[in-house]
Amino acid sequence: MEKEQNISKKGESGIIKKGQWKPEEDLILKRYIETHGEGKWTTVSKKSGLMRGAKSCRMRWKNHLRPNIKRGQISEDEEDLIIRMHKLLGNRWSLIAGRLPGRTDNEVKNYWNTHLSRRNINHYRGQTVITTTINCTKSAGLIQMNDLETPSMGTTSTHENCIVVDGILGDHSQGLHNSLNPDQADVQSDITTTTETQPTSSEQRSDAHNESTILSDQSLISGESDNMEGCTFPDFPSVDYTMISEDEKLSLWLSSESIFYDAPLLPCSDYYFPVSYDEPFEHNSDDYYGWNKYVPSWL
DNA sequence: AATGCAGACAACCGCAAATAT
DNA sequence: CATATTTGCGGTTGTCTGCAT
Repeated sequence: MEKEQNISKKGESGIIKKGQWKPEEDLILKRYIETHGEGKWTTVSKKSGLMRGAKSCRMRWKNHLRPNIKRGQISEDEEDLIIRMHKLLGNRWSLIAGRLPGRTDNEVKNYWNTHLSRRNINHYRGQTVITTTINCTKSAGLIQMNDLETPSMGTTSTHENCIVVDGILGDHSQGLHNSLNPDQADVQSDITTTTETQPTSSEQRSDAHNESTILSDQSLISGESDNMEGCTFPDFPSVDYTMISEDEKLSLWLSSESIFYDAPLLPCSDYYFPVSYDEPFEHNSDDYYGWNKYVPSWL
């Protein structure tokens, strides 16, 4: 393979270097920023003598050179958090990275793409699925799932085959009792149901999942899904929610493993109903009628 | 030893939002 | 207020490295 490092091209202000950064370039950039401060990347590009584009300088600093960057293996705790955050937020890498001190969005994104996405896809491979965007209600307390007849908490065979892949986070006692309170309802969206055919490859399955995630985002929060706005969190008895930020609520929520760890996550309210799924589900909750009833052991 | 392949990570690019002029 | 510039994000591509053949 032909290796061509630091390919150059003509830019507006002369040659712009591309490709891998060399240690001496790192040093120049680091010293420049230590002297002049972070930001003004076009100025950095022009005045540092690096002959690198503004974006390239910014990216190099942000992802590799700035202080407190954590290098090395992603720990199990970090991986766990990435998975849970991704279920919650989707591909919002900068938001996810924001919860992992020292990790960058690029690193989280790469880790997801190389280590985690494939693993998740394998879970779904070979299953025929019907995707339902559940009827949801946004309230002061939770994003709610109102249409619990689909699937209902009943005992028919259909429900036995239900897998919640990306449902609401929270077990029955903590989340859904609250969510069923009609007083909290204010915005309601329609139910949309789509049927997926048997996926022929993991890629197709992935695409289907992405599509349904988008659908549910739209119907869920009526276009208010940016950042944490529109994402609301379960109640903790000892917390005065009027006194803390959305970010702090998220921290609290994510730290409550004992309550929520095994439950699926919001806001992707897609349900997958395998036509044939013979493995018994694990009753990993004392609350027989809770969501965990529908969570298979691998989730 | 040479080659091909796949995984992992770094870097680039296009676009949109935010900010400055 | 309109336009230009800068910044940030996420998808994609490129490069390196280790392993299998």
